[in-house]
Amino acid sequence: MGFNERVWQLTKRIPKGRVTTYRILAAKLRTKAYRAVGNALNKNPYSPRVPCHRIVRSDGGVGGFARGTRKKIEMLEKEGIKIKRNKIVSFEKILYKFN
DNA sequence: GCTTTGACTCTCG
DNA sequence: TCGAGAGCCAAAG
Repeated sequence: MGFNERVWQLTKRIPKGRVTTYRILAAKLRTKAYRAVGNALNKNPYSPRVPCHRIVRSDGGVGGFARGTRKKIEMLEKEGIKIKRNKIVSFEKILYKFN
């Protein structure tokens, strides 16, 4: 199993209405390649099956999205997550840390 | 096969 | 508050 697949595996575990960060994902993979995590999600081939929109920046910012940041925000809000000026509201409340 | 780029993050000033 | 620099890894050129 390659690096990318491990990223996608973890991403699939994020519950609806929650988010996690690139940093946490990388930590779970025992690596500091935060950028590589983003790179993997960017070209995620399992689009609907892997909720890549639930990954955000460590500072609570929305980050990027293959089909536009706007789209990402829409999807998140549809799950009950509120976003203000590209920032997650109550970020720490809904942050999923894989316990 | 080396260089650049990127949905990143941390530390300094 | 903000930007530059460094660190890290995978993919594309």
